[in-house]
Amino acid sequence: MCAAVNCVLHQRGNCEALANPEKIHGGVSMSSSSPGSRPHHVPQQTEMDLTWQELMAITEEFEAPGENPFEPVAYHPAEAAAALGGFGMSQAPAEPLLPGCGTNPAMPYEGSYPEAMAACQRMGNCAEPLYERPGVQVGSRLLPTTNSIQPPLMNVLDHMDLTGPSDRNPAMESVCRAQVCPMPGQEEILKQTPPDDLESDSGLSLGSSPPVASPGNVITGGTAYMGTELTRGYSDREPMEGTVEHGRMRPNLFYSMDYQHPMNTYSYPAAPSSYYPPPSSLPHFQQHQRLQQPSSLKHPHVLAPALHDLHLNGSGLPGNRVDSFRGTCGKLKGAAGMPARGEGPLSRDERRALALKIPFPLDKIINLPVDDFNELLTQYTLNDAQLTLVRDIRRRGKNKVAAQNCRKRKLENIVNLEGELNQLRAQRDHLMREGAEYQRNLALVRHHLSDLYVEVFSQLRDEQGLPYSLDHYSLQQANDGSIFLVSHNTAELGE
DNA sequence: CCAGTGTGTCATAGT
DNA sequence: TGACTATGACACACT
Repeated sequence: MCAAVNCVLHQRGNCEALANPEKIHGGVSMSSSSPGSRPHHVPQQTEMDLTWQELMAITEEFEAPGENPFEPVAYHPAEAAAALGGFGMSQAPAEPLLPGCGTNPAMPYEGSYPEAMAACQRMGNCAEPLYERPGVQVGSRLLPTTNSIQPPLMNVLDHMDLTGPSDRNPAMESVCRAQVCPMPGQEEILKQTPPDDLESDSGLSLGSSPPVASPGNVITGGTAYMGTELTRGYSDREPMEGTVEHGRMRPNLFYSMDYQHPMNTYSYPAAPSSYYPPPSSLPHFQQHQRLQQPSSLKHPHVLAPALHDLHLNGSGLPGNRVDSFRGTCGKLKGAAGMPARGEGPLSRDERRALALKIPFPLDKIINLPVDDFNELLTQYTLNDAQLTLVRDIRRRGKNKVAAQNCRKRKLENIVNLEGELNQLRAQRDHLMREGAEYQRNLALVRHHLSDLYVEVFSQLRDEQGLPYSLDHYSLQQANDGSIFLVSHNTAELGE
């Protein structure tokens, strides 16, 4: 024995809250009757609460705990966007989640972050050229425009050392002192040091990493090791030796070679990539400079900044010269601001090249295309030791650049991933905000539905003389969209 | 003295 | 096959 009141509620069928049959069915107890059936109704006052709970369940279906897309848990961005589109709420899912941020999480980032990176590399008037120089990589590779920097990126920037080139004067002063006052026995060390320190791990200096990373870079002029009186051995294991030798050698090396190879079509840049000191910094070299027609003197506009820098710093030290010739736009080296390993004194390969009198600059050895390099080798008569050294220098130099590029890419990847993470976090926050708004709207709908249910039931009960209270019935929708009031007992009460 | 960082170098795999 | 590149690992210098 069952009773049900199936009341056609066409006039309520367009109710916004009831318009979705699936949602209504989802939480309503359907009893055993089909929409078309007319179950009989059995009065049971204890069912009132259940009925009300079922009504509440209609809306609770929207917010199943495990299905709440706004849970602050890890999610796939695309899935989150899809879930947003399925809400069916007033917030149009088609709207971009973020300004300039489509549903595809990769889109906004790919559009914005590379721009930031590009802007970074364009930043300033010398950022890009400096970028190719290892000495300035740290300073330039993390210089995106701050307008587009995410907070974590700012954190990265916080660690950047953007101090000017003159912040290493103390170190330079130490070098100066070393130059002026060589350590006791230093000369003896210089004479006794073997010419080739194979165990030395000091890197190539090469004027701070030739700009070969970019094919379009102009191959810079460099150092050649010929025509010097330096035939003694060199060891980078003796700091003072390196300093003193550095002071003695660099002017020679820097100004002695104006690469005039017949096949040479490479023009030296205005500022040689080498870090050799200007002549005024080392007076006892000026004789050599005059005799050998320093190439830099052919470019007084190049030398002027260096000299100016020297005057400003008042030391004329290698470090200052380094800053002058390596550029002054931004940080030149690592955060420590100290010369990289092998950059201060002559590097191992530089000393070897000097010792073996390699007749062309290391920059050429490293940067020339292989064909030009081989042709260059044919222009000179080199013994096996020289050939081996030249090829080793070329290999190490290229690998050095490769390592720098590799590290640069690593760093860029880290920065990019950090940017992606920020984008995802922003998307998550946006979804959370939308979810909160959705919950508010849902509460309104639920309230409205409750009121509507009471109203409909009261109307039906009054019109049809139904004997029971609201708790005895639940709403049910037929295939044609009409709404039935179904009693919890299966007795049909009528349509 | 130790940890962290930057750099050069080597070995190796891939192109 | 040689040249080149990319990258992990290591050592070293320096802070």
